[in-house]
Amino acid sequence: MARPRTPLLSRTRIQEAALALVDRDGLQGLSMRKLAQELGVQAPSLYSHYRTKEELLNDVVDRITADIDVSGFKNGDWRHGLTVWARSYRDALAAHPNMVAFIASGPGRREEALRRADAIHGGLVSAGWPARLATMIGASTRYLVVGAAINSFARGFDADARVYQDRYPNLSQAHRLPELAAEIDNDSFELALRAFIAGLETLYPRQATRAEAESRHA
Amino acid sequence: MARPRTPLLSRTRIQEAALALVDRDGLQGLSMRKLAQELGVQAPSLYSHYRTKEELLNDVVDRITADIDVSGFKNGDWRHGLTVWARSYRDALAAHPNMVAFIASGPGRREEALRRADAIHGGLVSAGWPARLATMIGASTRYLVVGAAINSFARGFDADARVYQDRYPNLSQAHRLPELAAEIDNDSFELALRAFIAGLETLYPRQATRAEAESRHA
DNA sequence: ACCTGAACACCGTTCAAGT
DNA sequence: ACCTGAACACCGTTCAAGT
Repeated sequence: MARPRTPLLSRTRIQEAALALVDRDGLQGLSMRKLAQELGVQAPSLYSHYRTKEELLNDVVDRITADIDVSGFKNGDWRHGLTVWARSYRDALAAHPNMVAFIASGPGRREEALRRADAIHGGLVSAGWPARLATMIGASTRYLVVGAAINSFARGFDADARVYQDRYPNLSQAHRLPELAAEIDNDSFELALRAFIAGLETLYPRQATRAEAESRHA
Repeated sequence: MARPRTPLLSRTRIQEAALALVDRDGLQGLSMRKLAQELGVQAPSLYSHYRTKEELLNDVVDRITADIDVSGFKNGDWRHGLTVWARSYRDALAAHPNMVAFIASGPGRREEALRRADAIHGGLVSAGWPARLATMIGASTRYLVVGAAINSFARGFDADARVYQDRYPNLSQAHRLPELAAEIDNDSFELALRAFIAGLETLYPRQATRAEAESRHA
C-alpha cells in the first residue's frame, strides 16, 4: 500500500492542488491535511516533496508570477515598459486574490523575482535613467501594484459598500457595488500609474526626454 | 481564585499586551495562550473581553492608526494635506512592521478608517477636486502607502541584500545593508509621492490650479 | 460579571516502519 | 524513494463550574 510503482505525488501536482485550494477556500483554508486529502494521500506524504508548507507556498507564488510581462522595455520606451509591467503584475495578483497577502508579506523567492527585478532595472537604465533613480522607480511602481492589489481584492466588497454609497448616493442597486468597486479600483490604479509617469517627466525632464530620444533611435 | 474584586483584564490592557507581543515575536508569535500568560491569566479569560482573536486584532489596528494626521487639508492646500497624510500613515505602519500584513489584508474596522477616508475625501473636494477624482486620488495614495509599507518592512532585509549589492557593487560592509535599504525605501516612497502629485498637476491642470487658487483665499 | 479547568476540533511537522 | 500511522507540541474556541 505504501510506495506505489509510479509516485502518486509530484511538486507540480501539489502546487496546482494547493493553488486551487487557496483560490477556493482562502489562504486560511489551506492546510497540509486538507491538501493531502484533496490529493488522495496522507498529510506526511507531502513532506517527501516539500520540507515545509512555506516552501510549497513560495513555489505557488513563483507559478503565479511567472507570466508577468517584462518585455515592454525592449525598444527602449520606458513608459511603455513600466506600464506593461505594472499592468501584467497587477493582473497576475488579481487572478489569485487570496494569495496576495502572502505574496506581499514574505521575502519571496529569489529565483524568479530577482531575474524580473534585474530586467526592470536594466530596461530603465538602458532607456536613459541613472542607476539609483531606476531602482527607485522600480520600487515605486512595485508599491503601487502591490498596494492596489491588496486594497482591491483582499478587502471584502461589503466592507467598502458604505464608502461607495456615500460617494454615489443615487446608486440604488446594492448588488452592483462589487462591479462599481472594481471599476473604481481599476480607474484609481490607472490614474496612479499615469500620474506617476507624468510626474517623472516633470521632475526629471532631461532623463525622461533622453530616454525618449533613445527610444526613437532604436 | 476566580473573579477577583477588581477585574484583572481590560480591553486596553489586552490590546497593549497583544501589540507588544506582535512587535516582539511577529504576528505568527501571537497566540491567545501566550497572550494570556503574558497577562498572568488563562487563555479562556480573554474571551470575556473579546469574542474572537480577530476582533482583538482589529482594535489593535485602530490603536495603531489612531494617530494618522488628516489635518493637513485645513487651509485647502491639497498637496500639503495629501503629503502629510501619506507620510504619517506610512510612519504609523512603520512603527509596527509585524502588523502591516494584517492591516493590509483585512477589511479593517470601520469606526476609525471610515472617518479618516471621509476626511481625506472632504479635504480634496473642498480643495477643488471633483468627487470621483477625489475618490481615485485617495485610493491611489493609499496604494502607495500600503505598498511601500509592505515592501519596506514586512520583507526581510537579508532577502534584499543581494539586490542592493548588485546595484552598489562597491558596498563593502554588509552590515550596513539594512540602513541602505531603509534609505532607498524612504527615497522611493518620497519620489513616488512627489511624482504622483506632480503628475496630477500635469494631467488635471485646471483642478490643480483651482485648488491652489482657493487655498490662497483661505 | 469575570475567571478557571477540561475538552473539542483542529494545526505543522517528525519519525519509525513498511514496500 | 515514497507513502503510512502514530505521535508531539501546538492552535482558537466553547462550556460548565466556580465566586
